[in-house]
Amino acid sequence: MATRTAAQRREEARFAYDAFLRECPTNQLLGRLGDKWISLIVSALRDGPMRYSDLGRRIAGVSQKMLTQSLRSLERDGLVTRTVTPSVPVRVDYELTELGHSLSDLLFAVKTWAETHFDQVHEARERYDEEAAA
Amino acid sequence: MATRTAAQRREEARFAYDAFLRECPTNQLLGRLGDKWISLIVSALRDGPMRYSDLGRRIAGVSQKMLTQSLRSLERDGLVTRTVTPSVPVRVDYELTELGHSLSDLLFAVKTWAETHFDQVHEARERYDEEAAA
DNA sequence: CGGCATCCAACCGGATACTG
DNA sequence: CAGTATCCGGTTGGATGCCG
Repeated sequence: MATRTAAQRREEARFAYDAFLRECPTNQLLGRLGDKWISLIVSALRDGPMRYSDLGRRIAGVSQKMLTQSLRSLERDGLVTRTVTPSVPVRVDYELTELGHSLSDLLFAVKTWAETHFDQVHEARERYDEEAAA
Repeated sequence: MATRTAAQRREEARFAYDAFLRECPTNQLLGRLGDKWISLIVSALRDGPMRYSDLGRRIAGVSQKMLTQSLRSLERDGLVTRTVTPSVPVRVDYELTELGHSLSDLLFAVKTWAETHFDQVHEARERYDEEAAA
């Protein structure tokens, strides 16, 4: 007699599979990189360091929460450095690392694609929606 | 006497701003493109058409819901074509359009970056977390 | 085979208030 | 200035069941 039923074995397999997926490194990282704010921040930092508040102003529509959170994750992943100048008031600069720069070219390209091809996408959408209505 | 109070005017300005952001075309599109599944699907379709079920098998961890939803949005945006062959059982093929191909190179590059630089990112994370613990 | 509809838990992200 | 902390509504996305 087996120590585990078929159902149990299936459960275990499913659990291991799920765990793999959750850990699956590249997919997770890919999700991060695709993040709207991440792309915009990295693109903004392409031509030099920026202060926290400058980033907030440059990237229209970002909340402090998202800005801080995104910057933290970028720092953690070694894509940007955070430099605090203990003046009064405090000054914090963010700058792309070399690793960050290698990625920024790619994300910037995607951002540029979105801007230059938006017309075509928009037309495609109208055509699609029109057919759906008919 | 003004027909609107300052508060009202502020409200209206805020509303207009929000509306702009919601409509802000490129940001919205950028968010879509960055989507985890979108990247994986477009990358998978790079080397030729694929059937629905093949995509589901190739892209580990995607649910039918997400697969269908992503494919619909890609079709709507004119990035992929959907071809139904009314055999029994039905056969549906998805293929990148020319527009889709132009994007696929970029997204594939990002996906590749994630795969090749994951080690560095992972190391950076460990260093960051270690410092935080201290 | 290739979906669509529904339910529901989990997470995301904005608003607000407060701090060194 | 550059955050942190908390609340909470909206969206995401997996699970399930049914259909042509």
